[in-house]
Amino acid sequence: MATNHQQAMDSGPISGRVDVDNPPFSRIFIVCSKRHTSEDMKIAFEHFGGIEDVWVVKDKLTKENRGVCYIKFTKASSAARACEEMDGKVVGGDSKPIKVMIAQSKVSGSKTDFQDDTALTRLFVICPKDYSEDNLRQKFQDFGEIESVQIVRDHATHENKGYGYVKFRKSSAAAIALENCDKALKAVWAEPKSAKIARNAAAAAAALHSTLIPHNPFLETNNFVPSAVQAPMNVGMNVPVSIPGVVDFYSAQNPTAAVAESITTSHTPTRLFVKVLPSVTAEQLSRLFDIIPGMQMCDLKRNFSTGESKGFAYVTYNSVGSAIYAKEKLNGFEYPPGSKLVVKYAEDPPGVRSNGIGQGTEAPFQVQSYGSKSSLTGNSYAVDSAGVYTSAALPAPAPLADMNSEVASRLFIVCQPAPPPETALKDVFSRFGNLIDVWMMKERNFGYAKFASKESADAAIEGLHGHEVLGMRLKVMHADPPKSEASRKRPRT
DNA sequence: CGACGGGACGC
DNA sequence: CGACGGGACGC
Repeated sequence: MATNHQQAMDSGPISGRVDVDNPPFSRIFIVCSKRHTSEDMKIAFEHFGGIEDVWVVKDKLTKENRGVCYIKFTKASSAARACEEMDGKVVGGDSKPIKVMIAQSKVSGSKTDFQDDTALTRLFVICPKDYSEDNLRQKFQDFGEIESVQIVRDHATHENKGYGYVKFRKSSAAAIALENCDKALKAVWAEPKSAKIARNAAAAAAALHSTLIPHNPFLETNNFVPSAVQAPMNVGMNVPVSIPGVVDFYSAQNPTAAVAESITTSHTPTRLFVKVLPSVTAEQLSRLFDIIPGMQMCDLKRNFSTGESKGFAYVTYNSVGSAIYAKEKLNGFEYPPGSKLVVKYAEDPPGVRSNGIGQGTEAPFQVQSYGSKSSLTGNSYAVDSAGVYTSAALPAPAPLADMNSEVASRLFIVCQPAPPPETALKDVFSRFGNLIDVWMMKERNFGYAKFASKESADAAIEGLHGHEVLGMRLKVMHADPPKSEASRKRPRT
């Protein structure tokens, strides 16, 4: 009965004997002499690691040796070391030194490879959001001399965006690191800094319509005016460059999700503070924030006498959910391109004793007689056992499981009519403990949650199935096993 | 200057 | 019913 995972890695090369581009940069190109044989090369290079193929190139017609050779290693680190140690050396009694370099990949005919001569020392890594540069460095320092580590951060908030770069002094060290580092960091070869804009802009443009303009929360329940869809274009945002949330794929290793943090502190969760370039007009800003359904007021502060913008505004929504969503989608959004908005929850205005449910704010679920706690701050929307945004009775915040944890149970989640923001999902699912990750499929109303404990997963089903989160009803059930394996029977009708 | 072959049937 | 994700750097 036990599980035998004995699926032979059959398939192998797509066509031909050896897949020369797998793993990337595991093949070297050698300029040698016409007298060198493949046996010479094998002897000279085999001690760098497993060799899959040695090929001395010959002229098709004359069969004459052309003085070049390819060697495919099993590992990129072997190829890297071969380059570093054999370039310029003499081999097999020939007087001319050989040249050794990483071979161009066979596909992508020309220079499409991100391999200029400087490359192959830098890795792109997924970096937990609570990591510092030093934390990241420690994950790699055993593999070789590190030249630099860079965690990419939000410019306004300085928040770790969840990924970074590690640059080694030697290519072989980078390769060794790539092959042996913590798999959760998902290291891959970094592209050179040059080629980045195209893909980025394309992805952001697509994301603008798919995520900013929601088929998502709140539009069914609020007055969503289709004309607002054009707002970004009307106000001159033709080229969105960066949309937060699109890259917000990585969860903070954080006991409480952003929703809880933001709302548990002392501010009104339906009211946002926005920092924006003074050149942006009140009307432009209003159009932008009105894309999120439920905006009630956009109050750009201006100099009383001159009318010039003071560079900040308050935006109020008619529900907590809308405000959360607006903050999630627009904080860091480049508007105008090149200048990122800063969107936070607004502090309570002085003198306003915001006690409980502000009049006019129709929170999806209201705090239930929880008042006494917040005498200090006038905290009105404690998101804990009272459950201001979900009908479920949530346990106290609990830490996430380590992302390397083995998956003990996977849940299938359906949200109707649409998924709540990811932050909210993370919060509610994490409350049951041992949550590894939860995500929704892009553009869809279903998703999955992975737990490191079966008990926690079962508790999440028990606690969340049939409940609402920010107005969205959840179905939470055990997921079928991932579809990848065990479906290769006979394809009969 | 110095860049892309060979071999192949198994449910 | 609804079934399998996610990644790029301030010139």
